[in-house]
Amino acid sequence: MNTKNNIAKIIDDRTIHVFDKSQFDPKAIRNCGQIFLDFPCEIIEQNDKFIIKSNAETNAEKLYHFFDLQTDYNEIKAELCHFKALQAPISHGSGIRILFQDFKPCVISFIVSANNNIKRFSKTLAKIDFSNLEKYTEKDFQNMGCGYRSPYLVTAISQLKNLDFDELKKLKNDDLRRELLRISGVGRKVADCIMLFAFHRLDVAPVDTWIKKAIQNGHDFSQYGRYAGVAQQYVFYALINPQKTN
DNA sequence: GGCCAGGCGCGGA
DNA sequence: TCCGCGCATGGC
Repeated sequence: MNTKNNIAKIIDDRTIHVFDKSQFDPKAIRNCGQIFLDFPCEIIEQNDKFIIKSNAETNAEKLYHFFDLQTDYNEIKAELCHFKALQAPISHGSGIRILFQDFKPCVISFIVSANNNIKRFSKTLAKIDFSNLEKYTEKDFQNMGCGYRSPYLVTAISQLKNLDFDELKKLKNDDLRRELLRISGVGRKVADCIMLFAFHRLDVAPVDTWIKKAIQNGHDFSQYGRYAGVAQQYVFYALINPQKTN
């Protein structure tokens, strides 16, 4: 992995320094609706940089990849800014980055997210031990508040045993989506979230109830091209976390 | 108290 | 293939 750029630098096995604050906002990255679990690290802000300290479960090189620090999001923003409707959302969420999430937690997270609200299902997800998903029964998931999604989750976890992330990575979008749609509880929207957030398919823009409203208000994500998924995140973040107007 | 939430599976046409 | 419906449950 090439880790040489002006955005961030690996200092040692547990430490990354992020220098370009214009494209790294930990709160926005955490709250833009792409992830609902805690980061496996601590992030400390200093005047001129952020310091990322890994926890025991990971290391600096993995975190460099997790935060997609090899990618210059200012270039992505510059490309998307050609669309007038994106300028305000980009300016609002300018420090958003698309993470490389672990496949299975991502699948489970977005199955639970269906027809649910972020505050509620975040609490549910915090109760789940993702290192040992197979121990859970339908009743366990019900007790954690997963409701009618509980049987889907048990089936999905069983299906995930037979799925190889590295093999799936080789598939083109349409084929990957078709495979993901076979997972219980995964429909088009959840499949697209998995593609964007676990497979980093930045051209895939999931359409949920909020984005449907954005489309009614003039956004056309099919125009946004190879970074349509990133555009979707800026728009989604602006919608769920509206700018304070003084 | 009613509507909504990062929708999905299912049955019927 | 395309409706329309039911669905658990808390937040607001």
